[in-house]
Amino acid sequence: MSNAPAFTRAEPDARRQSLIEACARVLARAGAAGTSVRAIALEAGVSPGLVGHYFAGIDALVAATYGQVEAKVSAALDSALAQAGTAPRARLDAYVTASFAPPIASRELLATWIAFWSLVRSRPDIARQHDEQYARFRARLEALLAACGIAPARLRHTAIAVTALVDGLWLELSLSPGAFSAAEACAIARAQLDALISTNRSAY
Amino acid sequence: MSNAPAFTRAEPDARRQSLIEACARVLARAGAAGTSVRAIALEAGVSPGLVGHYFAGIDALVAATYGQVEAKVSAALDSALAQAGTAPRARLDAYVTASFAPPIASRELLATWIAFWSLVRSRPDIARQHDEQYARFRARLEALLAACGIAPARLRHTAIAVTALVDGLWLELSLSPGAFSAAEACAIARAQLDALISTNRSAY
DNA sequence: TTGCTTGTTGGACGATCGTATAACAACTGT
DNA sequence: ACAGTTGTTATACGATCGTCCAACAAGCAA
Repeated sequence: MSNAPAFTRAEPDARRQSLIEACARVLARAGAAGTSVRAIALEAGVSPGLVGHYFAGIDALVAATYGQVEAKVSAALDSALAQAGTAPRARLDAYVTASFAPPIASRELLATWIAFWSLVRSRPDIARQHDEQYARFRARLEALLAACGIAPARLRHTAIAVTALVDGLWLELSLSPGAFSAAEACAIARAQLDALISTNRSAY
Repeated sequence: MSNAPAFTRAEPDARRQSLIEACARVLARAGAAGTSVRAIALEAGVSPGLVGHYFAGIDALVAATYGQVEAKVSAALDSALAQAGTAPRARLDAYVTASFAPPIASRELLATWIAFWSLVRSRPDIARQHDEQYARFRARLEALLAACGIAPARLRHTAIAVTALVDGLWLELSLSPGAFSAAEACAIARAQLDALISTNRSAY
């Protein structure tokens, strides 16, 4: 008879993490509609009941998964910025380039975003999470734009514009990859930045 | 005893239409997760089985609902353009203004878009529907931009950029209305257009 | 080794899902 | 007035959903 344990205990944080990663994989593979407690537990190699032990519900697990995706995106952007040197315009280009390259512009992330968006309307706490994450992205972009000489009075609107542009390109790129390529999205965003900077630069 | 009929027959097209409208209302009220065959039938005042009589499945009904939303958006844009006169720049402004005003920028439409987007990945026919609708929007925008003197070689990329910008602003406006106002979105898009036109105008 | 804590299991539970179908009744043509 | 067509109803069906919980066992302390 076997002496192998029927299951192994895990560090709570590690178990939470493995459930989040399993949730992300199921979302990528099966979409929002196919993401259930059972499918996630099967993917993680644990019992269905364990999900309820670590998360208040499946909504909380999806929100946690989105939070980790945002953290990875943020880390990828920071990494790209760190390698971009100090020239303000080059840093902005690096930001845009990274936005349309893996792991950010992965088509498999779309289901995670959609699942999260569908929770924003009915769940105030998740709406707040979205607002905070959006604010963080915009703040980072404002810093990059300020370094490029954008007039302070125009900073807020310019950052909103660039965020919307990148998000819109990313969304369309994910929904219909045949419409234009990632390289085109990158070129479009850079051209837009050129126009924005020359128009909104502060007097000097 | 009552002589009132237990139900009334409807013209097939009218019944289809009423089911589509009921689906739109349920999506707006309950979100994608709360949109079921039974909820739609209840909203339309018919029996659940009737949905299957007019649509191959609930996915087909959602797709039809999205198609009608797109038709209404298109009609609203055409109407705004018709009232905008002939000045190319004024027509572009009218396009943007209408994009952020009812009935297009209604927060209740978000659930319809999200429900549709979640079907794009797994259903090739729905992906094709999305591609066609996106292509139509871009084609209309290209015509407006061409009238403003955008260089032909830059037309495609500029239209993609404006579409992405408007979509990104619309999405964020719907997800977190507190981040910025519709008026701000309008102003941001117009400023962006100014920058784009002055940068991408053809030589003359 | 023994006992305790608790992470984990596996199934039960009621609700709800999408779909299929037989019976019914409203309208049309005769 | 009558029969035929078919839009419509109501229900049944199996599957799957999220949640809950008693029992089990892995690992730690003594």
